[in-house]
Amino acid sequence: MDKTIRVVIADDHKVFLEGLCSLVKDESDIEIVGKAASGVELLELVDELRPDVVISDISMPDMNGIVAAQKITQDFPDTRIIALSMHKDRQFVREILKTNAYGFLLKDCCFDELANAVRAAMAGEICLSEPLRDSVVMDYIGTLRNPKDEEVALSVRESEVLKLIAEGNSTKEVAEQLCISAKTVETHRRQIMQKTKYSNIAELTKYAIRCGLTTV
Amino acid sequence: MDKTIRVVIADDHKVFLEGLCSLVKDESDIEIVGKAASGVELLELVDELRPDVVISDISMPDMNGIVAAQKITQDFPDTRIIALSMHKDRQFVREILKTNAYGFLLKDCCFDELANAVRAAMAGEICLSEPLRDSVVMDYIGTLRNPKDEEVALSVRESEVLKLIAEGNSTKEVAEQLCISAKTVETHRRQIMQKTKYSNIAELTKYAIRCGLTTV
DNA sequence: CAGAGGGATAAGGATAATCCTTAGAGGCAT
DNA sequence: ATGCCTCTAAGGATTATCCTTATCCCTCTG
Repeated sequence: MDKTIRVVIADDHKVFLEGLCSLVKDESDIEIVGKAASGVELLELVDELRPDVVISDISMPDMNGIVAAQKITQDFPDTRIIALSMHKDRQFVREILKTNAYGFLLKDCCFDELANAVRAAMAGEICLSEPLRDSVVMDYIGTLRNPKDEEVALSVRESEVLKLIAEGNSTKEVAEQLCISAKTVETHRRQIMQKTKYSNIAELTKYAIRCGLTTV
Repeated sequence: MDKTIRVVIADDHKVFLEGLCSLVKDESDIEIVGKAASGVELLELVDELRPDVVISDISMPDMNGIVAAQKITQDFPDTRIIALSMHKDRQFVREILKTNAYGFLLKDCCFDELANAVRAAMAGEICLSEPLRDSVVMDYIGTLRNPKDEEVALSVRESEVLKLIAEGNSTKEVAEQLCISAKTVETHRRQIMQKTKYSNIAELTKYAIRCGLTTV
């Protein structure tokens, strides 16, 4: 064997981290060199340890996992990221893949899948959970057939508005907090609804949760 | 040592189950005798294996963990349940404790806490995560000071309405699906909002997710 | 460098949902 | 039997949403 793969893992559930460490102990070629319980902690650890691979949960308290992934691929291009998520929202998968992540696994995957994804990342391969592969294929076919509505990424402002809406604020309250007119917030909301294809607050709220903009 | 504590664990995330098993292997007095990935599977396993303790996630695909806990404590009173959840909603904690569970831990607890909760359950003690203890105390003090609004449990009909609302249906659509007037649905919604103290759809949706009425 | 395109801002008017009050019918318990 | 609670429902006042249109500013491109 050449050398072990040095991995940092991040998840806000301690017992999950401990369990993962315990499982990795049986893998001779993989070594956990650091554990983080939040996005900020993860960035500090990556800076300090420069691991080969990061396995990171997407929804963590202080920082959206997508943002953390973007920062890591930008500042530490040698560290390869594997994202873990509970959700398989199509537009969400797309956002992760844009960040140059080397894998996106669902949390109901088994440990073998995860270990193989780590090895695949080191070999330069991108690894997705089975259900996500379907989702990506469907998404791709969708953009081939309707090239018009391929651009669904929310702007920064729209994300701010969505976050506040999903936290239970009314249009008027959002307007006050952002110091803009309620009419403008309405326009943003409509734009968000058009892009996401979700036309009510309940589904928008769930979408925001999946994106890590807010928590349950 | 007398004998090992026989435990069945349930969670819809495979890698979490595997990790927990791996951790338990180091505990000489605890033994995992079964693993379930859904509420239905859990009930079958409990019937077959009659474990001493069940460690179960609350939000699983096919069956709300609260319902599963109720069925188990009713049909198999010798099996003691420890509930695991990501959320610490006050009213939600109350519902769990009503089911005679022997513990309620947050998923960000560490493994030692969990192992100790299993031993405590065998000793007849009820074990709660630290933040939940605060929540329970606050809830109790609240009921002492405002004995009027202690009853916040939703009726069956209200739960149905909340579920449909949280799935993105409008008042009119809920009315059609339940074959009642939109005005009645409005009344139910208002009643739900009064009981839960959540006065908008976003927060109601999150509450419904925490209660397992719908998924993200 | 000028025009195109997209994002952020906003208003007006028509439509639809929500809020608040009130209320009857039926079940269940003391 | 007389409360009490749940489910049901309506009327009228208030408020939010939907749809269209439009301006300003920045950036990208020919």
